[in-house]
Amino acid sequence: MPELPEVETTRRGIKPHVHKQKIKAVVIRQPALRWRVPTRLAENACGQTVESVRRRGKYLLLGLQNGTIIMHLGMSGSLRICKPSTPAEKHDHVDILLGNNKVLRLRDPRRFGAVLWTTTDPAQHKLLCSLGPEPLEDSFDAEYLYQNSRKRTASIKSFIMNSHVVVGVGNIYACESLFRAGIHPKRKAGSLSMQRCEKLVNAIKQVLTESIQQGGTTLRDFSRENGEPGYFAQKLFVYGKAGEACEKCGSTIKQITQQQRSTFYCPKCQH
DNA sequence: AGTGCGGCCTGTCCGC
DNA sequence: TGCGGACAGGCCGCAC
Repeated sequence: MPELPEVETTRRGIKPHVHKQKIKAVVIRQPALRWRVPTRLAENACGQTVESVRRRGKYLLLGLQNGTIIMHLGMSGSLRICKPSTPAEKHDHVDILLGNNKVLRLRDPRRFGAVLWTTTDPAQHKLLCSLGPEPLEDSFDAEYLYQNSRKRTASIKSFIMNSHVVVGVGNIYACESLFRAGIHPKRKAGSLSMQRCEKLVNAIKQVLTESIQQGGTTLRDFSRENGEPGYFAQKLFVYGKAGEACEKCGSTIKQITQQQRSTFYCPKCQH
């Protein structure tokens, strides 16, 4: 579910409730997430204070004095701030009880998410050490995309969804960025001109920035830390719109499958 | 080295 | 109303 805007929305939402708070307890009801939630997480985190609430790609990082909690929301994960008295529901797998008497609660029906613990620099963690640049930072520019895509035969859509190339671009925002840049999703990554790389980089930055401003995209179950939805779904041009008329040219939006994922595009605007 | 799949899970929706 | 199958916002790990 959550792509970068949804994770960033979540980070901003939980930060005021979590930052500088002491962790009183960690309750693991269901440890079988994508990777088993380590038991030592609870032992190590208890009594520690949350010194930072950061994001790297789609990973959320809670920095404690003695280590870092690494969280990923997978396809269906969400974090809520609630009270200890709020009854845990079926898919509420992990609770972090805080000194302000609030609870940071992870819900994840599909359990593709993760909660991990590291005592060393999280940037060196196996899952984070080979990630590409943040799309909203200056290091992600046309020059970078152009140079790194040379001789790459994968489609441009799977290329920009590859977290080793650039982080945070998932299925929705890949489709939307390619539409805005006028690039066909099946085009070979290596065939883009410098000019079109620039268009695509700008489109990615624009789409992600606008979505963060709208609180992310809620299609079915994404919700913010307070249970509110995000509103970027209203600004989608192609995602989920197969059979509808393109807002720019009136052609019928098409749906195809790439890498076992749905791709939506306008056959006239994108080439 | 790069590419493309299988698989991890549950919930929902659609056609029969 | 029930059932099977397709599909869903991610991404590692493995073959080739």
